[in-house]
Amino acid sequence: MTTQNPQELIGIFPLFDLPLAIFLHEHGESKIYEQGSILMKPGQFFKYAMLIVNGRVKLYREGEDGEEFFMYFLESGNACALSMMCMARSQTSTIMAVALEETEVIMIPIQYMDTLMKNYSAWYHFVIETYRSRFEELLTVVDQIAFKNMDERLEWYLKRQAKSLGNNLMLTHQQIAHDINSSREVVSRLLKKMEKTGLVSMERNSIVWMGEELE
Amino acid sequence: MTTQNPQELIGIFPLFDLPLAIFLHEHGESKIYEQGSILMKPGQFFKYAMLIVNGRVKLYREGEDGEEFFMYFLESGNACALSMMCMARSQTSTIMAVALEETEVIMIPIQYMDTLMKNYSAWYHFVIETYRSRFEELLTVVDQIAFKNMDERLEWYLKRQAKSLGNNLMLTHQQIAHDINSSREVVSRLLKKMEKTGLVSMERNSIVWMGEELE
DNA sequence: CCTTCCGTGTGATAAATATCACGTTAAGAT
DNA sequence: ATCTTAACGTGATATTTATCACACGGAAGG
Repeated sequence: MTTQNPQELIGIFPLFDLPLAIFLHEHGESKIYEQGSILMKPGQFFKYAMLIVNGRVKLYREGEDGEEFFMYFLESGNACALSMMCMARSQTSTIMAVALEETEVIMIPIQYMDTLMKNYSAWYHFVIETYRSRFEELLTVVDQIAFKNMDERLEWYLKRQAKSLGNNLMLTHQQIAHDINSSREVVSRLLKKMEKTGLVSMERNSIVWMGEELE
Repeated sequence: MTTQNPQELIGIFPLFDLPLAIFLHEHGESKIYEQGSILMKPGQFFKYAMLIVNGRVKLYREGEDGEEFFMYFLESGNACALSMMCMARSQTSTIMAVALEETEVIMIPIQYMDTLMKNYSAWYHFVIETYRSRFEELLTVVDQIAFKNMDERLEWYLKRQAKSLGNNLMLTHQQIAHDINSSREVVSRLLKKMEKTGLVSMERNSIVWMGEELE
């Protein structure tokens, strides 16, 4: 039973129709993740599809030596594509998902997957749209790291962060370096340059993005 | 109407069941792509989901300045995840797909998508498995370019090629350089090193992979 | 047989990025 | 107020990768 009623669910997930919302309201379970808690980590099995009701989740890849690499955010109205895909085979994840804020999630046990797919066309539209958007986002990530230099990648990173978190970013240079798999010094120097061209303004522990918005 | 009968389709696509195979046999269209022809290019709209019957397709990302970056192969029994996803919105692709050999493809017009999803559970299992495997493959690609140096990336590239194309690879250093977005000289030097450690042996226009298999 | 071209080998150099070392500054703790 | 610590700045240096220049040799075509 979710804390939201069917109508509220439709408000959050616009692709839902009423029958689907009623079903998910009944069979889904709401769960709150505190800020900083881990929704998913490498090697973990999936028992639920996860839909984000509110809050924000950061997904990142972990390298073998503990490196990190930011992939994307999940926000209100999104679903975790990984949780849905792996479900289909109860595969293990290779990705970390951490709640950036207190985040409310609807957990849908995998055993409902088949009936949802079969009987609720709104569900498979939702699933496919979820896959599509994540796949596309992943493609843009590949683009960046395959073709772009650090300065452009940093700019793009900040743009994406600003889009999700607002223009005032509470990030240290070190955190950014982690996310783009670079080093603090490099990030500092690049940010300095960007400050000179007016793209950002910096204070201790925060950066204000002053460039154009993403999209 | 496909050239394969339903039973043959099941042989190629093991996740199909008989009703689905019959439906696709009836409503799909077979099409042959000659070696080197383009199945899909950036900016193109999708009217069909594409299933590979036989042959081999190379998918790669194109950068803004004409760079290329190899992503993965599609082979007999695979489907093009992109064609299925974009269909859901008739989106434009951002990826190139080229037939490496003469390749036979089944084209399924997008208007059948809904009824397939609704009435053929084997179809959505197939679709989800397609997404899952491509998504995972894309994740391993991100891994490589985010965390690994050229030597490891080249090794991994050759492993993947060998897995699909056999250990005797008809590739020039220049082609490889394109695929991993590096330069010929770098590839030449790294291959030389790998030859010394017995990982590959080289001849003009071809490389024999002698390392371990992928997976 | 000779020429041309493509694939390859390799040194020298440049550019991008990472790493090291150390200094400065600001916020919070005692 | 002073101390401590985390964040940031910056030069020097190392490493990785790209680029440039050119040489060599075999294959293909005339």
